Amino acid sequence: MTNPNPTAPERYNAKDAEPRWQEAWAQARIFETPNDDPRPKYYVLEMFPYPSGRIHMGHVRNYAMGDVVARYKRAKGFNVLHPMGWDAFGLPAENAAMERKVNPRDWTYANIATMRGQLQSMGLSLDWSREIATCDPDYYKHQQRMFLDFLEKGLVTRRTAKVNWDPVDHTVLANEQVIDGRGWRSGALVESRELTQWFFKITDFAEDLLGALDGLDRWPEKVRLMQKNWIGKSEGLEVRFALTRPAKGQDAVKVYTTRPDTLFGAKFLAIAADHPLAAALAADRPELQSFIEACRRIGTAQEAIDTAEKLGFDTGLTVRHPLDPAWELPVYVANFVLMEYGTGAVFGCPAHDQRDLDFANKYGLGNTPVVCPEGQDPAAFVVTDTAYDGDGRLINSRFLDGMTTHEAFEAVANRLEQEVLAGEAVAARKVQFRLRDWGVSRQRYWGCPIPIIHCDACGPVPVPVADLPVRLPDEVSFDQPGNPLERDRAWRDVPCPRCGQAARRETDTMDTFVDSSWYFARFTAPWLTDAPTDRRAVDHWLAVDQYIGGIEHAILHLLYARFFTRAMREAGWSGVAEPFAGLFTQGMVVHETYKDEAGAWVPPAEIRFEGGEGGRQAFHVKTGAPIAIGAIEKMSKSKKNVVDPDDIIASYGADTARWFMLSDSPPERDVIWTEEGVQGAARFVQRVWRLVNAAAQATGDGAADLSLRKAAHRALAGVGEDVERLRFNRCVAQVYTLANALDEALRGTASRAAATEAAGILVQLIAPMMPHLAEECWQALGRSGLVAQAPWPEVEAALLVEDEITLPVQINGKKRADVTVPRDADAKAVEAATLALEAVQKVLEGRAPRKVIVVPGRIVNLVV
RNA sequence: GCGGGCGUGGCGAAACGGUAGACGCAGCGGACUCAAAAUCCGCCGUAGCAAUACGUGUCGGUUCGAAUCCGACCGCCCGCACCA
Repeated sequence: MTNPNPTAPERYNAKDAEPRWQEAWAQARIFETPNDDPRPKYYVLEMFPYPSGRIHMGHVRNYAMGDVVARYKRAKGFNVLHPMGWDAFGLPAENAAMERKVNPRDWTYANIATMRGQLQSMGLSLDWSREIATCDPDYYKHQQRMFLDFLEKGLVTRRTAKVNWDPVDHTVLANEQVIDGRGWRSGALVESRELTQWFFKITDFAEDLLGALDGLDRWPEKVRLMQKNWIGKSEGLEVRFALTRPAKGQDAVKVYTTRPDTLFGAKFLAIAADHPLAAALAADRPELQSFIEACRRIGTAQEAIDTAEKLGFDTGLTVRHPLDPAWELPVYVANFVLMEYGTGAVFGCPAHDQRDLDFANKYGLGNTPVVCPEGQDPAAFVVTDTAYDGDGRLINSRFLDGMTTHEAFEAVANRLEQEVLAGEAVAARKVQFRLRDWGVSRQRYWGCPIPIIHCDACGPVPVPVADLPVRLPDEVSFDQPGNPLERDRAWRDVPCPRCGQAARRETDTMDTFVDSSWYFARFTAPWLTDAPTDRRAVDHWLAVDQYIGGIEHAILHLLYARFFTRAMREAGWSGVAEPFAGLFTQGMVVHETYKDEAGAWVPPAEIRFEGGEGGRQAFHVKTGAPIAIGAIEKMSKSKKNVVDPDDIIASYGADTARWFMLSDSPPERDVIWTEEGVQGAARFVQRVWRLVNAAAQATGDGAADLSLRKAAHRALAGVGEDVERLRFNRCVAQVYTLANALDEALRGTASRAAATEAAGILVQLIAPMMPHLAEECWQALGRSGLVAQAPWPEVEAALLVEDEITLPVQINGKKRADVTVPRDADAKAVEAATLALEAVQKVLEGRAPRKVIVVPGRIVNLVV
């Protein structure tokens, strides 16, 4: 095809155009958002990245989606906040420091500089004037301030908790750093240690965090369900079982149960290995002590739990049944009872709990069924290997017999609430949550210092607000294992702010999830120096209207942020409870994997392909050796199936990468990165360029104008709806359809006016997705200003409706014909037109149909 | 074990309960070219010359009509997991 527009270059040159338009946007400062703009606000946010060194394709996908929303909403007249920052504290910086002898701070900021440049080369419409990094003292000093506020409000506590301790590296390990019971780095057997740690009392908000999930109607159902399960509310009864003989100063054991209805099926009591009573009894019984230690060892290996045998130790103690003082039950220490949940003690009802049944069968404790499933003969109902945990009618249960499980629950609860044992009610209703308080202490250097000073006389003393921030020391050495803050005496040893005596700083730093629990609030006024937030700004902008990120944050990050926002409200730093009104979780970018004959992973860049469908084969570019094509998996360094965004942007341009990331797969699903797919996107970039230039030169008589204009406005309406619903793959398809229509109209007889109108709409439709190409085309069409600032075109509703519509005609549910009728034809007219069809008459052979169903505008179905 | 989701061409996928496969990728045939790339035209679920028949994991049900709703089963994916 010859170039229809002699003044335009034949090919669109992304390498030339992209930096040029990025510069134009930056010069015009059109993405810098004022807080006092009168237009309605819209806050789009993508989860901010960890500055690992380079962006990956997952970032490209995530930020491309967010940018589509931001640019679209801007065109729709919203004042859009679309900021970017860095989740900059974390372990990798310390690892780099150990391996490469670099300063964690220098390493982090170098990575930020690289990645900022990469993001800028994507042409994202970000307000860079609001950029923040969580490792900046100007950020973390406010976090320290809020820690102190929360402490004052009673939302922070300090207590001992078990941690994974690596005895070789002298360090605490996160659960995911423990592999098969060994430290991931040292390979040493991990020990369980008790350390004093700081906790955020997220459990204070358990009920609210659970209840408010119902109002998050723009969150994926899946994420809400995951959080609901994580919070794990259950309603039950705390019941005290009196010991027949007091032991170690105790006269009763408190048990938590959600099934008091099964109390007459009880066969034993079991307490956790960590239960205080177990510890007390073990003091003078070495065999119990060794049993407890054995339980702790099993506790570390997660996989083992599933297969672990139920083990118990008979204490010899007995308790009285709360509903029958004459009935005595043995007390065991058991490995399957968790100290962290409920009271750390359970009553065992073997017939109706699988764990209890396994335990009872092993120790010959028997079982008595007390709940009979509806419709079964109670006399014949027995339990052997499988416990019955469903509903039914009570049997073998004295005064409860015949009741439903629900009625029996109430009857037992009501009775035991009234009874008194040693001056206290025997039982109390209790709501129990699975959610635990959030331990935020990390024995690490590269994190936000906890602003506390420990004084032998005064205990833990808050650092005065005027002394904030507690800055991390810049010069640190990692040549010894452990936390360098503990060895940095100049930093550590300070006078007590209260009494002035020698004291020492808290050397733990905060979990990096704290940093990411409020950054979205900080973005609303990041320039503030004396407060974490500006109440007017934060209340104006929050909640985030659209938050976009990976499903891997479904629980921790998103739950912590919901908690932290509530805590900030209690401390007066914001007036909102929910940080994210709309949430979207995007899928991963996946790629084929490749292995050479030796079984080593080979990166895609070193491979060439031969043959097509069915016979596709891979060879190594240099050696020519055959390569095995493996499974399609998440891009990862270890499997070398990564494609570097820089390489793609350098060879195809950012618009091509963005377009491909948005096409094909629905955004919540994984997308497969393929070379063919990128090339297809690159071809479309050139096609748009040719079409727009051809439209600018159109010379037709206008016969094709109406159908072209209809196609353009259909696409306009469709893309608008699809962007609102984040269905980017459908946006892409609609744009292709319009491009096809424009192509056809140009080959036919479109007038220049109609062609340029349609081309203009096409350009505006692609502008949120391929912003650089759109600017270049906008200019080629002779439009003024930047398309990035142009208002979204109005749909001409009249162009969306057809004067005549063609309906499918079904006979007995199978399509047999089409009938064309005026748009406003009523059912009678449609029926008459249908019955007059030749194809219909042939089938009817003179008979009348038994029934005629006309769905206006949809379909006609004849039943014969 | 508990909870949730998903099964549609060679592939990624579309489809208010209403014409299954839009749109793209791959493939095939052709045009242009000395040739290649790029571009353009056409074909592209299965069987059949065709009319047509059959087709959304399997089996049943509801409905005038089911990929879509209901039940059972098969397969895959994800989350939680000794939570009393």
